[in-house]
Amino acid sequence: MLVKTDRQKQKELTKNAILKATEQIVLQEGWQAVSIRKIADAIGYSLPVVYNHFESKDAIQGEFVKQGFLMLAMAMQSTKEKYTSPEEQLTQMALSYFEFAFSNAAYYRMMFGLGIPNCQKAREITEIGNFSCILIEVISSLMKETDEQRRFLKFHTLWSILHGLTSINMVNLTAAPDEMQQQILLDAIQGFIKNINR
Amino acid sequence: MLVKTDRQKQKELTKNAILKATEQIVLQEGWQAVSIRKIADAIGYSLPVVYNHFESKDAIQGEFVKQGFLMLAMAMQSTKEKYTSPEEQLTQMALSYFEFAFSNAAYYRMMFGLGIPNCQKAREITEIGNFSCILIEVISSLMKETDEQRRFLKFHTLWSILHGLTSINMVNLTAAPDEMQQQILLDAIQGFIKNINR
DNA sequence: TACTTTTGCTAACAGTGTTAACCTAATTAA
DNA sequence: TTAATTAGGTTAACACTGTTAGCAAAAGTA
Repeated sequence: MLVKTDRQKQKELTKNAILKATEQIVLQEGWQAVSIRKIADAIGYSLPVVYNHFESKDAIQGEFVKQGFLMLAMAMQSTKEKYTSPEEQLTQMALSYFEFAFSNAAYYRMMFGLGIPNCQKAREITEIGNFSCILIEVISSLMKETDEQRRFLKFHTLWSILHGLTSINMVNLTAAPDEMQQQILLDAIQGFIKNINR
Repeated sequence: MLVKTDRQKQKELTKNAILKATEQIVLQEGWQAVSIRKIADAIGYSLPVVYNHFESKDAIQGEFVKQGFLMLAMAMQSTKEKYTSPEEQLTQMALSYFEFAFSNAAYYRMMFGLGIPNCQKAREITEIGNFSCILIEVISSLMKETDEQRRFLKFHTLWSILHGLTSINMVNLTAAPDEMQQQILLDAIQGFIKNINR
């Protein structure tokens, strides 16, 4: 049976409607504001209909994670095609990655499980400043330059490397073998140190 | 009034009891399993008592984020004191950061708002592989070496840098000025490229 | 026409964070 | 010592959440 029956068509239609309705809520209020009842309301059906198309709320989120990675991959690909030298490609793709993450913040948050709760009051936490100081101190001792801003920049870079490695391993997306992990970390740090004075 | 009255002592005691009870739940089942009712049960009081000590559930989480950063800072400091050369200090501190994050995963997750939902089924998402391929391709063209494993290592490093910069900016902990952000990104990428062949 | 399957509904279950109303026991003021 | 105030604790409820069971009507099939 290659032809889609009316039923199958209808099923796909409402499934798309669910995803579209969900997206609207996600973009406007974030994933934490999404509820099955809101989705049901938006598509004009009662609550359990949603469960005919998705096994659970997590399954819906999964669909968005998938979509998110698809969009990210597409963005990277199209950026790559605009340049020829690998250096330029890589640099532009990095910018493109950022562009994607921030102009599709809702997606990116779902992809990596970033919550919003801390964001608001995070800046007020003095302990972070404490932590920052320690790192900046070490970095400073490695730098010839004394420019405050460049030190802060390097600190930010280092922290990002550390946090990036950590969280990507934690979400366990790439499933790198355990022995490799330390090597990756050391590799990144060595690169950072080598490059600390331009 | 410098002397603490019995009432103040009692208040501090139950506040600590709340935090300790919460920690136990967090360590055993993760933050998502924490509920005010569970906490109340654990400390042997009724539900609203918790609200006499913490304004909201978020406030409790905030306390743990604070604690987490304190622990992290302490770990870094003590590692630093064990070494003399800045290179060694930095390398060891990076290892120490990792050590902290994974042996205190529950804390680290709360600090950066990493959720668990995707972790389980994330590996099955083929879109991630798709995304990975694109990056690995570019990296390969920059590398003299053809070793598969080293390419994967470099890819992992790059992704971590990107994600780290992104998520730390997203949670907006350091509040770096906007113009600086791009500079930080370019700085990190330049370092990565320079170091791609050891 | 009779039977089966699908589709959608209402209602309920077991939770969640949060708050209002109240009662009792301890502290303070008269 | 007695009266007024305040703090600590309670139960009960509100407005939600994800999820599921049971049932009625519509659609497709024989």
